[in-house]
Amino acid sequence: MELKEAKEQFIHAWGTLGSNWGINKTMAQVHALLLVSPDPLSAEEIMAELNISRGNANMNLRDLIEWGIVNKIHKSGERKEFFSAEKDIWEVAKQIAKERKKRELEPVMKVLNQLQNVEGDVNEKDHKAFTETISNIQKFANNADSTIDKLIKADENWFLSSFMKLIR
Amino acid sequence: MELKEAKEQFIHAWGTLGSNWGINKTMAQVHALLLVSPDPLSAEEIMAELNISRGNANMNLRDLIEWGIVNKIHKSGERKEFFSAEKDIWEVAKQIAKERKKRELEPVMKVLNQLQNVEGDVNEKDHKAFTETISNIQKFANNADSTIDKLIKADENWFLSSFMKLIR
DNA sequence: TTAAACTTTCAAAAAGTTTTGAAAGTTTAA
DNA sequence: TTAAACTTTCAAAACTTTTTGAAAGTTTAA
Repeated sequence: MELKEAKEQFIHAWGTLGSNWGINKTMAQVHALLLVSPDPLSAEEIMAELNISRGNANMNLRDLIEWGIVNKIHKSGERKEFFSAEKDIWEVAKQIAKERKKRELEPVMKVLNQLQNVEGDVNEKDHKAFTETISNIQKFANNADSTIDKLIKADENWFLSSFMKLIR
Repeated sequence: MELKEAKEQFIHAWGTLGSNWGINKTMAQVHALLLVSPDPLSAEEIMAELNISRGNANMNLRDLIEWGIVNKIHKSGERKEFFSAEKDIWEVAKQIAKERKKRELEPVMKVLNQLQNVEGDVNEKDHKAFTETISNIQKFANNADSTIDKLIKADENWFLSSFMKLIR
């Protein structure tokens, strides 16, 4: 397979994966393109490579920067801005876990906490089912929360070797 | 807070969480409704409770069953079919992990494998960046894959207690 | 058989999301 | 200053996904 074709296939696969996870396909594709580019790319180059408009490129680059997995690079002697992606995929995963925890898990945990004080007869079937489901989910959410905290602090080596042995 | 309002808030929060993870909001809401219902519900009841059409209810129930987290129940003496959700959230999480692995991780791993044999000069900058990124992602994917396999086989107790101590 | 009770399907409509590109805004060099 | 080079914004258009509801299909009881 040609390098060009391989890059295209990778960009396509990464876009599909992103889509499935509620991430704009183009955002995932811009990320993929930067992942396989040895040097930072300009907006122009990204637009040309992926056949997208200036606005689209700009918006998705902004979002990727907000997620903390793409950086603006200023090359000396160049007026243009360039963009590069964090290449260590373990760092990328940690960053995404951190952001999703903040944006999604934490708000849900807040709601779950409020739902604990529901009025009514504790012996009623409906009431019981509700409070039991909520407290079950709360326990799970607390565990997920502290597991993610530990992942964020853990280093790659921990994930790649010791973790796999410990849980064998 | 009234039980009715609490249920509504939970259904709303679960729907939002689902949306963020690429799951149809209505599907997540049907799931939430079944999670807080002590007894199985009929399609009619679900339609009424969530204000959705018959087709919509039917389609999302079918998908939830396909995901393995909702079951059809036949009540004796009743012509109608009823639906109930798996209430143990750890079982739900394992089932979803299993399905997403099959539907998303495995296809990506297949593509990554094919991208290993790319032609060209191994010393070229572009070529090097590409193969390094791909093999980095491959290692990560292999780890994720075998971690999910272990999670699927692990029991709840393992997640709730021993895991947290081990990785301290 | 028949028909009532129920479930599934699917084309069209509605809703939601993404993309475009031109205009407005900003920065820099001269 | 000015104007060229570049970035950002945003309303409208294109596209995608979800939802509807009526029709078709299926099952059951009599």
